[in-house]
Amino acid sequence: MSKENKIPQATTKRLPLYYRFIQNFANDGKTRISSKELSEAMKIDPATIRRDFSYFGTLGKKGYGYDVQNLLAFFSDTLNQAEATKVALIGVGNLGNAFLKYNFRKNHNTQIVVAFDSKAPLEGNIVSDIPVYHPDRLEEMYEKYGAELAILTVSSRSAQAMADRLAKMNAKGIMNFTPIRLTVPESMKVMNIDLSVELQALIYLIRNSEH
Amino acid sequence: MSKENKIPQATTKRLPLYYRFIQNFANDGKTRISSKELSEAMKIDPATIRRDFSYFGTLGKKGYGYDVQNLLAFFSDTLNQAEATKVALIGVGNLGNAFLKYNFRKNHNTQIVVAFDSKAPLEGNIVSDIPVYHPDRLEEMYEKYGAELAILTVSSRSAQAMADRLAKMNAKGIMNFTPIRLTVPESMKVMNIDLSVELQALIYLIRNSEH
DNA sequence: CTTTGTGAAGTAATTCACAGCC
DNA sequence: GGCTGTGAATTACTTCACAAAG
Repeated sequence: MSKENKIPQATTKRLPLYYRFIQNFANDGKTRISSKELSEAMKIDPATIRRDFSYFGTLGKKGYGYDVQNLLAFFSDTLNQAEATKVALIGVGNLGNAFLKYNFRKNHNTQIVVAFDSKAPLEGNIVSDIPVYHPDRLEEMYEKYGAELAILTVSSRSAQAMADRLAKMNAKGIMNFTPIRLTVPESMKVMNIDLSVELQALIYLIRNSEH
Repeated sequence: MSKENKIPQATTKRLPLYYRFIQNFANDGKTRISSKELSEAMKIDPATIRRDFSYFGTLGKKGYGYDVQNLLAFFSDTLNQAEATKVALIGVGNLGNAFLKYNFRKNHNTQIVVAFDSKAPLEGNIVSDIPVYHPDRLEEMYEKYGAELAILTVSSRSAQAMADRLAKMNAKGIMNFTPIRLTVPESMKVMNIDLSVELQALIYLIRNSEH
């Protein structure tokens, strides 16, 4: 109901998704939208959508639905789209390279400002317009470029060491693409994305549903 | 308790993770393991681990814990590691390229056998040892290479069309990396991985926890 | 009418806590 | 003693169903 309430974890994880779909509807020139319409597009139950929105106060109008621009403004604000979030990329291998080339900034106000790779020279070089330094200069350059969090796409063996160095610098979070479960201070947020695990989970689901 | 029981969704998603950690312990030469030890490594509550395992019958011994080789054999079997799963990769852009180069097979018995990209010639070419064809030949080559499921790393605008073609071929599943929520027949499994959404969710978590 | 916002009910997942076995 | 497997309790999440508002 009020902003002071605790937002459920499950709701939090849906917020960026809501934002994207609302952006789409706005781009299509839609001015109002009901939870039912959103439900059909997003494949989320309409009651769940209404409940999610209700945690943030009264966003809709009874008998009308939601004003698209209103929602857009609300989510943009809530998801801190006003100011770009600066991200450091640690590990420029196969996956890291994909992130360097993919510019998050376009759609999502997020920007990789600096990258690190053990094969980069100490003095650094430029890949896809982004400076890449040797990890020996992590502390110096992370600070200099004002990164707030890190995408970790290094090998398993260096993952925890990098997390420890990030923790020392008071990094706020890590998107962890390594299979290691990082140990970090309470104050740091870690989001694990393990592509092999997801793929195996999908295969298991497929194999175990003779439907 | 018995294999006939329905395994909770949440448990299913943890199975590949268990498998990986048990592999690690086996490689380290460990012969027995308790739910507590696993808990510390994986950062999952020990009761949750015991409950998860219990859905598959009696895997452990009271007062002893679990036999590592026993667990390893069980998970290898359960996750169908006997036979490699053949996967088609659709869309060889930044992210698709990373998948082509990363050989899932090493650790996870999964293999990208064929790829498709609209920039590839009709007669196909080879990238990282894997044949890449023009999407015009999707049906023909998907069949020929015996793919069972697809990794979808195409642009948003062609995502649903590709899903429709996959559905017509009775593909069993899709790992969907596009932001589109695909509409597919009941029989198909879709796993959505939306990297921008995950990144924004992490940023939201960071910004909204003055702890 | 339509559609929200939300108590209440229903489902799912986690965790407690301990009997039972090694 | 140590540790599993599991009923019971708890917590989290979803969905139903409807009063209230436009």
